[in-house]
Order: sequence, then structure tokens, then C-alpha cells
Amino acid sequence: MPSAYHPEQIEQDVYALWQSGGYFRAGRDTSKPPFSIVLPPPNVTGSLHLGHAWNNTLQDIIIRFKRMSGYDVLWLPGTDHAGIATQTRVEKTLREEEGITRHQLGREKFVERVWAWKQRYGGVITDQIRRLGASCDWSRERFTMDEGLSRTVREVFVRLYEKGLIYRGNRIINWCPRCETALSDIEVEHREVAGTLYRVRYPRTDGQGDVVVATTRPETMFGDVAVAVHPADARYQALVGKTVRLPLTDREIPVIADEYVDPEFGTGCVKITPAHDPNDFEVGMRHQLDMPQCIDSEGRMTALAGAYQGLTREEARHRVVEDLERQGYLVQREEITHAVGHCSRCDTVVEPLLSLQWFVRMQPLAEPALAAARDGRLRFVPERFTKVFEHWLENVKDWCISRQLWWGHRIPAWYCDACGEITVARTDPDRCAHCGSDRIHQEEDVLDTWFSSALWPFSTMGWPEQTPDLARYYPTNTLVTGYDILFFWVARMVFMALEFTGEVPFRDVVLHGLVRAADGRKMSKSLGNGVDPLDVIDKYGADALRFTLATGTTPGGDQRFQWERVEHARHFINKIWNASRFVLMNLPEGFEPQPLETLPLDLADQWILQRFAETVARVTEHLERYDFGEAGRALYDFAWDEFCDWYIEFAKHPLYHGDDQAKIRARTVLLTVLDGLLRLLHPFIPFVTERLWQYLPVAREVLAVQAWPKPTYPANGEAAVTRMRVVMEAVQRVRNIRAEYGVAPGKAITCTLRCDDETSLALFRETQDYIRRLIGAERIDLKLGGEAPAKAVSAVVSGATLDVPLADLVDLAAEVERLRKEEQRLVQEVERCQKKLANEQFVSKAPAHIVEAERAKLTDYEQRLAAVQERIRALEA
RNA sequence: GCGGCUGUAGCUCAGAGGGAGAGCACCACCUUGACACGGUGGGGGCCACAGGUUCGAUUCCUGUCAGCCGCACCA
Repeated sequence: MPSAYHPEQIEQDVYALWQSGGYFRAGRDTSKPPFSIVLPPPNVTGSLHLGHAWNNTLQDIIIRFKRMSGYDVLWLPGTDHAGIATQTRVEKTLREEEGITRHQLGREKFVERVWAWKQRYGGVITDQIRRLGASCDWSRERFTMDEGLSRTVREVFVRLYEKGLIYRGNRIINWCPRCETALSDIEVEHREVAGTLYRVRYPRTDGQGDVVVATTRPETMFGDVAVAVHPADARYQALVGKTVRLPLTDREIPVIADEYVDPEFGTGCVKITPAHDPNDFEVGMRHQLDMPQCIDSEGRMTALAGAYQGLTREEARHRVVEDLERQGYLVQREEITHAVGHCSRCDTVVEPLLSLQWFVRMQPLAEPALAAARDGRLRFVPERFTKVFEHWLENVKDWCISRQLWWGHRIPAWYCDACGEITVARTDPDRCAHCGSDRIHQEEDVLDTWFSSALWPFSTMGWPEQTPDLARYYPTNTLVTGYDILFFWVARMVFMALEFTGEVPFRDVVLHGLVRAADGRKMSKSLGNGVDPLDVIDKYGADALRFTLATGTTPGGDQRFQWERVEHARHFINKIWNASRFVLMNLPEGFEPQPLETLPLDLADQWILQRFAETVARVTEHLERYDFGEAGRALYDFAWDEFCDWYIEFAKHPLYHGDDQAKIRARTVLLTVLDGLLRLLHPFIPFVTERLWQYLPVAREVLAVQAWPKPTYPANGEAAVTRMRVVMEAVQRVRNIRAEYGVAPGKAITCTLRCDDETSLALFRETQDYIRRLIGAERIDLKLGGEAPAKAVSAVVSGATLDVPLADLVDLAAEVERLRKEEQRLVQEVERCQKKLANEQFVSKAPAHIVEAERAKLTDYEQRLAAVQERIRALEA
């Protein structure tokens, strides 16, 4: 075994070992209770980023924990076809490599190309997930465009349509002129940007002056069909019903009254452009106004804009403002900041556009989802997300599901050229269901990618077929995902599942945040501050990355990525490696551990076994609550501080100087704790723990399927912890003396241990071999009471005083000074305890064990204070 | 406007109703028979501010200030 851990040498082999044994396959033992998670499917064309790495690490921790805890686990992986992203990607390749557009290629050929791309690159991200160590059941891998999943999508669409929950309608939608497709509300990111509020004069046709409207989008004026004022606005009441002339055109439009207008804002007069503004659209509907479109799907001005036709929105705005100004219509410019919608995919300014699209009627679907959140069938971790979830569903608008793309599930609707009716069917029809005509053609649009993602928990298990997997593993137990897709994905899965399976798709929703750059900013391509998880794995190993991400987890929170933390995680793993090496080096060939209860455990053994049992309990509890950070930190502390720094050091005495029985005892305890520790650590750092565990004499099969430890408390464990605390303090005190007096580490000292009573004497007699080794003493003189030796430096602990004779090194004045400080500290402690105990309220109202503990502390401090004071007197005499 | 999060050591962040923690950084010492990716010792914090609840608050409640994030509106 090398003296340092080299992840690159083992990770691939270990993963292959797991794979070849089929240990990740669900259903290996169906007598166990099932536990299932579906992996949030990453974009098939994407590559792993730190967010995925985090998300996958957390899921794998749960999955491995549950697998070891006796569940038949299913972790179902897969990828998402990611409509816009994938299409854009392939279009880019076509453009760069062949200089052609998708239109030149035609729909069918283009879609073939996308499939070819998927075949070639679709495995990249799943391979990266494997490198992380994810224990997915790859035999059940799915893709949202698979035949089976496509059938689910189709079935769902048809049923929703038949139920009247899907409709086609002319609505204002968010349109991305660059992607040339509709977007749903949540695909639009609103950002505050600097803009200008223009005040424009619209002359009254009766010659009685003007109406001044305020607008940030003067270029939409060609789509104006009215000017609206508030019905109660005294300034304008006389105006309602009059008409005004639209500048730069020869059109006249009416002034109408509508409550939507805020009299306080701008001039209190609003131009109404129903085809290009959602609010204006509502006004238009109420007043049955025309809805002419002055901007087209590429973001250019239409013929309606007259001389401005063909200009982009931006160019048109510029020119319109210029012309308005030149002709005296522009009254004022005001610099303002306002929120503008941007395409979440490409960042282009979104154009609200009146357009014929397909929608899902949300209200009937939202109600059951809300109920599930409210009555606790769905449980969010952390809990505060429940409110966010509910709030969104309470205010949700109909979901625009049609996308003007070629890559995706094509909407199964056919239009009849004869009667104009729509046929929606499970199998491709060849005639119109209404008139029987064969002159039908299929809808060109595809479905929003989130439509198929929304079905993921049950589509992947074969719904609508009643498959064995669906029966056994659905509903799933837990979903782990980032809070950023709570609405996009989680909410939609919930209402779809409730509608089609009658059950919530998962019980627990565990949400985590974002991985940010070290300075706290988001990682982004434009900032160039992204970190590739594969680079991290190459440098430090997958386990180090996993441990970093897991211990950096705080429920529902973001975390910053820092290389130093990864480095530190690797140090920790290296520590585990070397602790294991130590244990293994001290096990003779063919060593067989004895049952612990048959061995005469000493105090150190009882102590570490007790602490280990407590750690098992804590880690298990934290994992049950999905508190990954706390679980990881608890393991870190136990492994490094208690097992490595103390117990292994203790164990060296019996191992090197003990008799056979002492050796067997130490070896057994070391092996027991190491075995258990590797099990506890396995969900966090699976590669190295698997590798190490394989070396253990107790190894059979693989660690990945071994049993999760149960807390086994040794006899007298709690007492051992209390007693060992004193021993460890004694060691630390003497080490401190050595350091303060500059005693060379190699130089042996002697030490007198004066005990206050028999109890204390027994404790130190029992542990003096350990203490001697750890303080570098050649001899310890144990006594009951008595005087300190001459020229000694002293440390007082509970029940005893340690005196270290240091001859000439001792400066009496300095030593008195040192003891005075200690005295002062103890006086403060004594006073604090006394004050507390003197408070009758405290004594009568605080829990008995707290009061009792306080009394015990007081006694201890008083004794120690007396000992220190006595020592000072002796030195001063 | 509505909702939420955060404020703790120089930095990054845990924590919990009964004596302030970790890592990094810093200082000193150390190749001690697992590990220098290590060991030992050490310095460093009115736990943002003000009230309240409580025998006891850094922890719970309210408010203030500061930073951040959602959602809605913004002609």
C-alpha cells in the first residue's frame, strides 16, 4: 500500500467492480422494502457542471445509505432532450461545419441529424456521472424522447385534451425573436435595466389640445388601438369617447376608460397595444378592440409600421423617437430603470406577442397539487420552500406548451383542410375525426421540454402500462434538486402525477442551492469563472469533490466553491487512507477479530467504542433528515480527532508493548471501528472506502452492499467518556507545559501525578501507560496526595495535580505568574457557578440535571482552585 | 409591493435555550516505528444593533440597519 492515496489509480477499477457485480441494479432482493429516486435528467447535450456534481453527490449519499440500510433501492438515471438547447447546438454545428441552416436541410433530415448527434454525444454526461461514483441503475436508463416516454407524453397530451385541459388559443405569449419560439412565463428572466420613459403627445381630433401618453416602447405605437385613462380620473373624464390621432400615421384611435390604468403613474394616460403587451391585451379583450401586430416573429416591424417596416425593434425605436421629436410630438424623456424580460436560454429581450399557441389550463391541475403540499403528502426539505411552492401554484397562469422547434415531441394534433376542425389522437390519424376528410396535416409545433420532464417519475417506469417497476418503485421516495427549478420542474411533476397516477410522485423534496464561485458570484460562461468538475476529479479525485460538496451543504443553501476546501477534503481522505494503513499494518496474516463482548476492554477501548456508537447514531439521524453537511462533519470530527489523533495513539501502547491479549484487544477494536467508520463514510467517499474495505480481513463482496452500522454501546461507555476526558486533559496540560518551557520533543521527562482520592488514583493507574507515551515521559510517579517535587511545573486537572520537574528550566517567578493566571481563570469559573447556584429561580426552575451538573462543576473548580493556590503558596514560600 | 434568506475569529462558513466551533490563514516547536496530504502547542470573536419572552438568549419573538434571493407590477 502506498503511503499516500492516489485516486486516479483506483477509481475506474472500483467502479468496474461495482458494475460487474450488478450491485446497483434494483430488484436484486425483492424481500427488502423498496426505496427509489429518479435522477433529475440532465440535458443530453450538456456536460457535467458543479451543480450536477452536487446534486448527484447528495442523491448518491441517500441511495448508498439506503442500500446499506437494507432497502432494495432504485436510482433511475437518464437524460433530457432539451429542445431549444439541443436544436441550437446542432444548428450551430451545421452552420460551422457545413454552412447550412436547418431550413435548407428540411425538418426530417434535421431531426435525423439531431438524433445522430445524440447517439454520438449523448453518453458524455452519463459517463461523467459515473466518474463521480453515482450508483445509478444504468440498466434502467431513460431518455425523454425514447419510444416509451414518447408514448407517455402522447397519452398524457390526448387525455388532457379530451378533458378540456389543453386548448389552443390566441394569447399574448413570451416570444424569443432569436430562438423564434414561444416561451412559458418562467422561461423569462426579468432584469432591471436602464431605460427611457417617453412622453408623447397624441393630438385630439377635435382640435381641443392633446393627450400625453407615457411609454417605454414608442415603436409599438403602430399597434396602438386606443388611449386609456382611469374612469375615476377627474382630469380626463371629459376625454373618454373622444378620439386622438396617432402621430406618424393617419390613424385615429379612441380614448377609453379602464380601471387598469394607474392615475399616479406617468401622465395617467396609457397607449393600448393589445398585440404587444399582456396588460393591453386584457384591456383589448374587455373593450373588444382590434389587435394589430406591428412586430413580427423575427422582431422586425411589420407593414403596419409603414415607413419603418423591416427595421428591428431597436432601430425602429430610435427612428420613431427621432421623428416624433422632429415633428414636435415628443414632450419629454425621463431616464428610468424598469424590469425587462429576457430569454432564459439566450438572453435576448423577449417580445410579448399575440400568437396562436397551445396551453395547459392550470387551475384545475394546481388545486390538487396545492392540497398535497398543504396536507403534508409532499414534504419539502427545508420546509420553508412549501410556502414558495404554494404561492406559485396559487397564482399560476396557463402554461404555454407549444414551441416552434423541430426537436421535441411533435404535438399530436391534425388540422383538417376541409372542415377546419382539429383531430387529436393516440395513433396518427389518416382522416379528420369530424368530417372524415383525408386532407389533414399535423401541427408543426413541438411540446415544451418541461412537458415531458413533468412526467419523468412515472414515464420512466412505463406508465400507462402497469409495469412491475411502476408497481414496486412508484411513487418514488425522494427527489433531490436545485431550488431554481422548483417551478419549472417540481411543481409540474406534482400536478401531472396527481392527475395521471393519483399520487404524489415523491414524498420528500430535498432542495439545494447553487454552487457559486469563491467570491460568491454565480458561475457563468461570460464571467469565465466556472470550474469544471472533471478538472477537480482529475486533480483531487471524485471522493474529494464529493466530500467537499457534501460537507459544504447547508439545507436549502448555496455554497461557494473553493479549491482549498477540495484540497482539505483530499487531506482528510488521505488521513483515512493512512489510518487504515496503520490498522492493516498491525494485523497479522489471517487475523480474525474476536467478538468484542468476550474481550476485557480497557478504558480507551470503551471510550472509542462509545464515541463510535454515538457517531453512528448522529450520522444516521442527520442522514435521515437529509442533513448532509452535519453528517459529513460529524464523521470528519470523529475520524480525525478521536479515532486518529487519540485512539490510534493510545493503541500504539498495547500494540507495541502489550501482551498477546492486549494486542488482540487493540487489534479487534481498531478493526471494528475502522470497519464501521468505512461503512459510515462510504456514501460520502465511496471509491476510497471501497478500496480500503477490500483490504480488511472481514471483507466479502463489496462495501457498497454491506450493512449500515447500528449504534452498539459498550458497557460503561458513558462513564468511559467522562473519565477519558480527564485523561486527555492531563495529556494536553503536560504537552502545554513542555511547549511553554521549550522542552525538546525528543527529551524524556518524568512526571508526578498526585491524586486527590482513590477514584482518581484508579483512573490514572489504569491509563498511565497511555499517558506516559503521549506526554513523552520515561516515568510517572503515581501518588495519593503529597507534595510536589522541587523545581517542578504543575498542572491541575480534575482530581489530580501533575508536576513536571524541570530543574533549571523552571523560572520560579514565571511559574508563579503562570499559576496566577490559572488561578484567576478558576476564580472566575467558581464565581460564575456560585452566582448561578445562588439564584433561587435557577435552582427551582431549571431542570434538575442542569442544576446538578452546575453543582458538580462548582465542586470540581473549587478543588482545582485550592490545588493551584496551594501550589502557588509552596512556590512562594 | 409580497415572501424568503443571511449577518458568528483576518477569510470561508458550521452550530445550538444552559460555559463560543471548524477549515484556511497566522505564531512557535517537531522527519516521534499510519500519514509533512502529518504531529504538538498557541494567539485571535461585547455571535450586526435595540427591545421582549425566559431562572438563563449568541440561539426563540418583535423591530432597526446592512447584504442577498425569489415572485408580482412598472404604460
